[in-house]
Amino acid sequence: MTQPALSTVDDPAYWRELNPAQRAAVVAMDGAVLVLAGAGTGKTRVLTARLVHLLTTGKALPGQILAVTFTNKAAAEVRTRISDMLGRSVEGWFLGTFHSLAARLLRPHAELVGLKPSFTILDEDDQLRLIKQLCEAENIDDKKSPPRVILSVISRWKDRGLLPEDVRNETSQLANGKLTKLYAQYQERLRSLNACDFGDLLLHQLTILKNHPDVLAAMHNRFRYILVDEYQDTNVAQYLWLRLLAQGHHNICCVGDEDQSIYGWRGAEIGNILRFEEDFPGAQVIRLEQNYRSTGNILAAASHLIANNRMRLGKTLWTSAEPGEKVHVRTLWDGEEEARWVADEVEALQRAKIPLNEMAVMVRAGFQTRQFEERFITLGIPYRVLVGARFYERQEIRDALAYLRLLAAPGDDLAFERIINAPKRGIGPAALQQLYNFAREAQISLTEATARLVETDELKPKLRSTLRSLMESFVHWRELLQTMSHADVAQIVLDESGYTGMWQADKSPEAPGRLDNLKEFVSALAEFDTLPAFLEHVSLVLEATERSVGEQVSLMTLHGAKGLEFDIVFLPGWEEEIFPSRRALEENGGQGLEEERRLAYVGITRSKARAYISHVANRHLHGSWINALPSRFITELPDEHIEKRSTISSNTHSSSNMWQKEHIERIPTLWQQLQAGQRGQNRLPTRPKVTEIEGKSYEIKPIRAEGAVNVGDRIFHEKFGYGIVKRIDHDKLEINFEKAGLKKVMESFVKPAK
DNA sequence: GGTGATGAATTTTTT
DNA sequence: ATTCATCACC
Repeated sequence: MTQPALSTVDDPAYWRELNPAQRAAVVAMDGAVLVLAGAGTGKTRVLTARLVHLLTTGKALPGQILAVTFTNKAAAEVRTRISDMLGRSVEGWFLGTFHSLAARLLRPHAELVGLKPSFTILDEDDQLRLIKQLCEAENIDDKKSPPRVILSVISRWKDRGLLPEDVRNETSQLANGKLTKLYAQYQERLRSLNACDFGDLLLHQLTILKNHPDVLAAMHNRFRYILVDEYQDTNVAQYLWLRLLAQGHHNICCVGDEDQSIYGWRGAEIGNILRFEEDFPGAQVIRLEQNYRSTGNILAAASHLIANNRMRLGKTLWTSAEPGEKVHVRTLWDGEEEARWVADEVEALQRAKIPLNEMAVMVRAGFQTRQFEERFITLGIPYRVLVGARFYERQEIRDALAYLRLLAAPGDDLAFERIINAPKRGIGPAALQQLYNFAREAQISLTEATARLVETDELKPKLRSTLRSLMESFVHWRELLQTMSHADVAQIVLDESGYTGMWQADKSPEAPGRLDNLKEFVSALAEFDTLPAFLEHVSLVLEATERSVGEQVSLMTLHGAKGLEFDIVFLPGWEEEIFPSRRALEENGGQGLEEERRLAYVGITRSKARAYISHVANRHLHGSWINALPSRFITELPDEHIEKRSTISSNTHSSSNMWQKEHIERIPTLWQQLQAGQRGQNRLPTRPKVTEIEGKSYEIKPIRAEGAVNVGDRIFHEKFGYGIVKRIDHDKLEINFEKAGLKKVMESFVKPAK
């Protein structure tokens, strides 16, 4: 690759720090380019350098660039890194997620697909409610055809860019063979609600670009350079969209790694990346193969594992780092022992001055985090769970959102349904049905229908007065909107509607957290100029603000781990049926297995210095014990790069202790190598205060003095809820929880019940 | 319409 | 084991 003049002229920083392959990926600006970026090969660095290069060489103005990512987090990262590099922020370009860009480009042309530019974007709850209604109307047995399944079939169709007329020949027995009809009805309902689901955002784009050459031409005119991140995760609709857009200037650069394609079950089409050279003839393929993250043994183990996959383009990752430790493979008796072992290792590593933030436990499925959480709680090891329910998906946030949606758009029937009986107002399915019937008859919204009905005497008196006052409240709140900030109005709505009160009265352990979330919701609202702007932001963007609270071990699913890295990674639960997951195999056979293997690959490649893989002989699953076999992925790991240990064989005690000891003593050395000038002083991590457990802060007025907890006290624990203190042993309390039963927990994790 | 009992399901989840 | 949804009953 010849170097561009630029590099020799002023040798910018973004160029200097690139290796030859990365440079090649940066300068290959014209035509189609596929950058195969293996794990830890500096993908983001290349991506941002490419964009900076485009801008600084004057190849493109910001407005001529379309840069697409999958997550808001990725988009935000690119945005900040580029402003850091340029020393200013870039305005007017199209950098964002597929969905936010599609929405942004769709609004001005919404009429072309029968929508108003103010269309709303539905969440999954809303979608499901719609499907349920349609199923009911069609007398479809929701036992044989669960709405969830129907929705997922429709969503997969949309992922593949298929409209109702494209699936007319579908022969599924689901929904009495009425699936296609249901899909068409669903789309009709969305249109009448002036709404889109996520899939529609792209589907409508496709419809418009295919049928309106003028719009397509305008897009071509606008976007000279297209850059796509995580290409292996694109679905067919996204691929078709990109292909249409790229027909203009043919400058499309896709960055991805087929070995990290782990969202097939969600419609991602690994074929897109595998087929790139056929789809874009004459495409350049550039491989980034130098790994800067992991030590040799870890990288080798991962590479050997993934080599078992057939659906791949193939890369040969290498590193100039030392071989480092072998991957630790551990056999344990059962899940409890596994959790104890992981937690003990964590403590040992912590004593060896390794920050908890550099350790992560990655599991196949969410429920597997529980046993680790319990163990961490018992030992007082601070931890956080990544990717719990995302912020905007939480019940209280959706409810609050529905209030605001109804406030902004009285015709939002889905929002109406959601909040009409939250808090409980005595308006159940029957009453709702009555409103619904009336609305249908008159072809009006539920809000409108309710407003009219309360003027008649068709409703039961009690119902009538309830509804009347609620409708009046809404009118009143809408008036407030004229004079007050929307954040203040939101607070008033939540309070006056009784919604806040509902959670204040709730005694369940989650209630305080929900109230916190509501507070956060209102303050997030304050950052937006208009209510509609906020609503769009929420449906497409809003995520839990990640508050890193001091030193914590991270617990997450393997899916949630993508893109992250840690010095130390624990990969427990490598057992057949669990990982690879039985369902993945049942439902998707060989392809499912390969995706599971990619997941394993993602897991191992997250670790920089040390990886632990474990499996147990006996797994307590769904209430019964099963004899678990080691995952086939363990047998696929090359012997020369792993170190196997088992506690099941004889003299377990001495051998396991010795093993731990010799390794613990080696860590500081390894650690110091790793640290070499990067991080500041090592300091002992401090335990979190009661006020900041799990990223949530509590306004505990007086934190009780040490030893203030007495046997018999009623306390509150973030995880287990309320309970009575039974025994005190130094800083460990034995508590009989109302819901969770008898547990031992650290004193610092509880606070007195109010 | 709210409550408690019964029964089935039970991965992953960037927007 | 636990959760979640539905059904029967108050």
